[in-house]
Amino acid sequence: MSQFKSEFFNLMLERGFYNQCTNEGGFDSYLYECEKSGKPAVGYLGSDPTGDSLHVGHIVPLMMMRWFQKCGHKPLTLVGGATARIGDPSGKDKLRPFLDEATLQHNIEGLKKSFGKFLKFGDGANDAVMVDNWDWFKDINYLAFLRDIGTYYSVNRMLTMDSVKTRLEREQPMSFLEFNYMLLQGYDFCELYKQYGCRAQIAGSDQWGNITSGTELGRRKYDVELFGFTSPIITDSNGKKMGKSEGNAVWINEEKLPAYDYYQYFRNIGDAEVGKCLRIYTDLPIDEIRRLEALQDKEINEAKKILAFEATKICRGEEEAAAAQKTATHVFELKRTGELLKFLDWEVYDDNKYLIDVLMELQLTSSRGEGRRFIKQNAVKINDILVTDELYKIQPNDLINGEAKVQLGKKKFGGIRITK
RNA sequence: GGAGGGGUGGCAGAGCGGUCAAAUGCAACGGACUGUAAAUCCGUCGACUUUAGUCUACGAAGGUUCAAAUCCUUCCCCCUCCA
Repeated sequence: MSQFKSEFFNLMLERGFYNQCTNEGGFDSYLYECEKSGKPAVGYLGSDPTGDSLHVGHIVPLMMMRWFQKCGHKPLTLVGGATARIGDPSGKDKLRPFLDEATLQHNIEGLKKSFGKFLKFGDGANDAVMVDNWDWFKDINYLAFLRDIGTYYSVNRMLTMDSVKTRLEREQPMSFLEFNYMLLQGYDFCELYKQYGCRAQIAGSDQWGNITSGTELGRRKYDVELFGFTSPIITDSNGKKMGKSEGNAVWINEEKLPAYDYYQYFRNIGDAEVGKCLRIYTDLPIDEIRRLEALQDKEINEAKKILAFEATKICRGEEEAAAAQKTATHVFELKRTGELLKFLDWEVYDDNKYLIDVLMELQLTSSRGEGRRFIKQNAVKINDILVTDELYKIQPNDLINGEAKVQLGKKKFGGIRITK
């Protein structure tokens, strides 16, 4: 009945992760043999430590790795310490300042944390392992690299690669460093093959060129078939990439984004995306997903709640997910202030406090002018009562039992609390 | 090294001495309608005070002018062609 032999391939197909593979039949058979014999296949996922956390846009390959591991295989997570050290010049007018050692270390720790949410690290046969390409690039000799690796690449062919071609067509600057990127990544792949027997690379479809660079190098230099497997780019119904909310990235690590906001991101997903997102961002069995995505109209909100809860659970843990859900219920269904929302703690009532300042202190607005604008636009409420006066000051009777709920727009809340 | 073109708000991209806090599009945000969705419509989108102003902004630093994103000088960076 199944189209593929290996569990991994079938899962990927069923859940919408499968976009392209360098050798579908070959990789499937290889994985099947591994699964049957109980000997884990090794695959890797790469990421440059340019930031200190991954975000929702990175989840797709992370989830692929998660399933890869669940199928009994061994994931390697590669951080590009080497490339980050020289600074990635992509798409910018100015060369970015090189990352210093401390930032780099901080970023690598952050990525490790992000990876850890999705994969199990350790010493077991199929536990994930973190590797850094700095380890093999730091001592490399330029001439040796040119001779050993450079001979296998044809510039004619490199110029036809999508990543290069589009850049040239758009007349965007492209440094020699970037041009070399695919060689570095190809080398990574082969190095992981040599060190760990890694034969698979899993990534987003934008990495296709870099992946084939590795598989071709493997074939030419080591006479081994390496496999590349990519996911489609996940977009919402408007064709925009996923991962941004209110102009900010939706971060994986908790110090960058509260669990409640993470939850809300998934809660607010479009109707058309529910099924797709359930498949990609949760571990729920496919039958359950089929049932949920069949829900219509208002009922689809139940599916969204489950999506948000399950997605948050993977990334932030069950407790945080439950708390976020509870807060959401309080705020939206019971119309009460949730426990997790930000409070301004006052020792005593201040009779000379402008609402626009309160909004700023709650970090709901970034300037007093913005606060005024919001009030003018009927966006601000105190305890569900609309405020129309731009220069409104907090009144004593706003504080019910020592608490006042401040609302901006439909979804942003904060509170004032008298502590004494 | 030579010749030409260019660097403008989150992005794209007009403006080329005053009427420019800078057109337009996208993104974002608020309101209406809803289901904490989508679509649609209306509005907002530098800061401070207020509706009249003030300050800081058009790669960087100087200069010309009553007045500069717009002209001049130097510097930095990018693109194209030539060497």
